[in-house]
Amino acid sequence: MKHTVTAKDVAKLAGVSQSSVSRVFFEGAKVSEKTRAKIIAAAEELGYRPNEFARSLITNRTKIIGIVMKGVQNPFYPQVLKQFAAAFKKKGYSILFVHTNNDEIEAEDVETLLNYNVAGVIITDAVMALTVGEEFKKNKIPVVFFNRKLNSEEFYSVSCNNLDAGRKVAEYFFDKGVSEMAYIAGDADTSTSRDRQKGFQEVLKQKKARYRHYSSDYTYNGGFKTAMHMVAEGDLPSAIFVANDIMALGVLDALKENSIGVPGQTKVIGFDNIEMAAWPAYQLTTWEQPIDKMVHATVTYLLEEIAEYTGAAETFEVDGRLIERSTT
Amino acid sequence: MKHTVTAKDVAKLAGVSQSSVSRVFFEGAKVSEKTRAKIIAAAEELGYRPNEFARSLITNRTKIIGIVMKGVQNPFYPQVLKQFAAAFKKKGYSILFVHTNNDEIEAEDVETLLNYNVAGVIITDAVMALTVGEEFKKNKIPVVFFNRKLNSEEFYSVSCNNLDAGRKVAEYFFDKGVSEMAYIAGDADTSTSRDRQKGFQEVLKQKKARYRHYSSDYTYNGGFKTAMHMVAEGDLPSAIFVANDIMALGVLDALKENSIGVPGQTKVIGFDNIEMAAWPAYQLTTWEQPIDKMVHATVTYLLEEIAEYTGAAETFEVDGRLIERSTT
DNA sequence: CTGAAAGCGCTTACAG
DNA sequence: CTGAAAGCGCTTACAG
Repeated sequence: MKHTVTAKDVAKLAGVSQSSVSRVFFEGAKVSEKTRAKIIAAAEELGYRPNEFARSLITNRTKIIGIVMKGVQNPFYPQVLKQFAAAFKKKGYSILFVHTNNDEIEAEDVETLLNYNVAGVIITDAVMALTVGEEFKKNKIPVVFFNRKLNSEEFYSVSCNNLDAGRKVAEYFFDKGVSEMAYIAGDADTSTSRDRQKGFQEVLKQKKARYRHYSSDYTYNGGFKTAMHMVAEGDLPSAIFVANDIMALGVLDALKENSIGVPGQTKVIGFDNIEMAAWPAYQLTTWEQPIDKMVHATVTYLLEEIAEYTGAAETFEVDGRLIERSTT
Repeated sequence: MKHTVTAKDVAKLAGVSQSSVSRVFFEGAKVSEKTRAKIIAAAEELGYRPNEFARSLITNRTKIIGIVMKGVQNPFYPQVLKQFAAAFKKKGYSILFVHTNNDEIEAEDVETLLNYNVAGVIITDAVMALTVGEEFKKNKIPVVFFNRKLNSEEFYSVSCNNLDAGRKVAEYFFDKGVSEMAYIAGDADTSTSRDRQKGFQEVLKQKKARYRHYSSDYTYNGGFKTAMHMVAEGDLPSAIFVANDIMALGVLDALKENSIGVPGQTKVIGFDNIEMAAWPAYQLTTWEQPIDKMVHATVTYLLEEIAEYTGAAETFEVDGRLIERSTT
């Protein structure tokens, strides 16, 4: 039979009470150095490890962070996942990974997170109905919307300053002497795509330049098809701002397919600065999202709210920067 | 205060005992339809949800699967993670995601998995010291080594039939009339890279062809650098078998950089069939790993072992197939 | 500083 | 089929 070593076993061997054993393994509790030493020795001998479930049952808190993610196709997100895992591990937290298929986080997923009484939740690229957010609020579980701008009094969200980025990209194109430009949008219901567009469009309007819009979906194939379509139309703009890198790669491939020179005939700027953007085949100029800063803000907020729940809402934005490569 | 609804609350409202409430939510227990209905109604009214921790404490089992992963840079693994998440969700299991930095899974990670008393463990691309495996065995926690061939009497491992794949790739090259070929290896301490090499080399030896070996590391940059080096050497083989796709993309980019025609001057075959292999920019011929079959075998084994632990070891291999594109 | 005891929210023999 | 009760392995007032 699987015999799990309990605090009781350790107590017996060390000749102390079970409470003292508990105190040694529960940070913040006080024990004399002498008994601590005895207990540590006994625990090591038996291979004792406190049972997380008993602990959680009584404290009503866990060391688990739920991460809800949809698009593992976009390398941006695995990258983010990795950084979260590393940051939370350092703080003693584990990651419950929830993958949603739909755009919207499913009731079932929320159920899971609630069942495990997660200490905090990060919602990454899925859209979440606000009723679902309320569910977490009711249970005083802090939630961060990552890479989304919510402008909500209810929830904390962290994103890159997409509006500013859109503006800067437009200005950069103008500085390069380009005035005929287009935007290829990502999923229309995402704040990221809308804000990048908004900033971009704003500057064009200021300069009285024509704004051209193409709808797409944040995928490689979406970018590829859109660019093929643009080329087929015959009226190719001399610069294209693509809402994310993975689409931009599709765009570049489509242009290459049509023997359209970049940056000669048209210039391309992406968004994210995923690893592939730096590959020799692409050398994509792009707007870098400061993942580390975004992750840091998320972790800090979550940890603070876990320590003392306030339900504070904020729309936190981090500045990114342009990485110039060979497509502009 | 956060008031969690307990079985007791539901019992009171429904006018039954707490045990009956428990029976309704614990599958396999029997309750009359009448009381079940009353309880369900009361539970819904109160928003009751059984506490997983209390449950786990008493049953000494969880519905959590630990997945240990290292290389999120290689898109193959996020893809795998997604499939596991989907498959286990269907079975009511959740995923505890553990990211290791080192090649070797760290003691700390094992500790975490053990603390949460996970029902099963999947070790994906990390190497694991056998002593660590013993730790799980001692606790009767089934472990699967995914994408690794162990040939161990101790552990279950599932991989693509890499030996066979290596052979088939070599034969394919010969069929194409090529006899000067090279292999670019991935991390040397992985069974995947060694087996692919072995099968490949075996056929070359049979045909008395020269075998050329280049060491690399399963990364894009590794592939790129290796190919640059090969070109610089001056004696480029007329076909290259690259141990995985992400390296093969690096190889293709390096060849392009040197204006070396593919498949004209040299042919390239990768391994995995990641999404990017099908991109127009690459159109990489590759050996497809049947992820779905590999995932299915893993899930089936784990579920069986969770139901009744036997500690059965097996080295399970799944056949892949060649996907012909434009690099051959 | 330490121990005895209550209790977290469940499951599960055991009676009835 | 149902309820009363024990107990899973912890934390945490409460005494001493």
